[in-house]
Amino acid sequence: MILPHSFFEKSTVAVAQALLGTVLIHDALEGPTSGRIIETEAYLFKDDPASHAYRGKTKRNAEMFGPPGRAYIYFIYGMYHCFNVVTGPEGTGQAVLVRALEPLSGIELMQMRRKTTDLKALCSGPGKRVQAMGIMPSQNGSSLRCGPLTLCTGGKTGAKPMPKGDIVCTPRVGITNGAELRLRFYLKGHPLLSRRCIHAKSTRRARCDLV
DNA sequence: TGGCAGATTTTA
DNA sequence: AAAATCTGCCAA
Repeated sequence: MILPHSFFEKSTVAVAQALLGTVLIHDALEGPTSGRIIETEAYLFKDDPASHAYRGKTKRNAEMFGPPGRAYIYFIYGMYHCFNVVTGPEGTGQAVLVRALEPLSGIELMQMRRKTTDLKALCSGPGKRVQAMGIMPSQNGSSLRCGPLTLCTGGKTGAKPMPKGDIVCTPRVGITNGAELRLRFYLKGHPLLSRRCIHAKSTRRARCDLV
């Protein structure tokens, strides 16, 4: 079942947690790929200096201010793309960065795109994940409820909401502003999460709590 | 294993 | 100049 519009209208933190365990599917020309979301980060619109929306709307972050349930894809570090799910009321500028997936289907295609057979290296970070699934920058702003890129749960995906006790909450990775906010969520003890992410510097300093 | 340089666009 | 990243190379 495709995630309903109402799913994305909850608070960004709630959506970041609820996305864990759901399945992202990309039907690309070369073939389908899919994976189960195991790591997310929330980016808020105010009191969050790490958010692209913090200083208001720009050409780059415009899609972040669009309706919830769409993709916000941006270019970073001159090399990589990151994929976000827009959340909250339209115009506020909030999103959830989808960091890591557990690959489910199209694994051979992912291995070709990533030039590695190591399952751990396919989708264990935001840049890798976009590359593995063949997500294109032109898909920025596309709906995640129809089209080639969709978010699903239940039904044939077998995905179910995760119990709160399975979700760990830590500071976000790779930021300096707002590093104390614990807005990163992942499934406790998942074997495909990179050790580097779980023990990231910002994480080591602060507590890692269950939600 | 842990740390860091380098790839290079977007924004402040 | 620093960034919501990743890889490869280095030292221990």
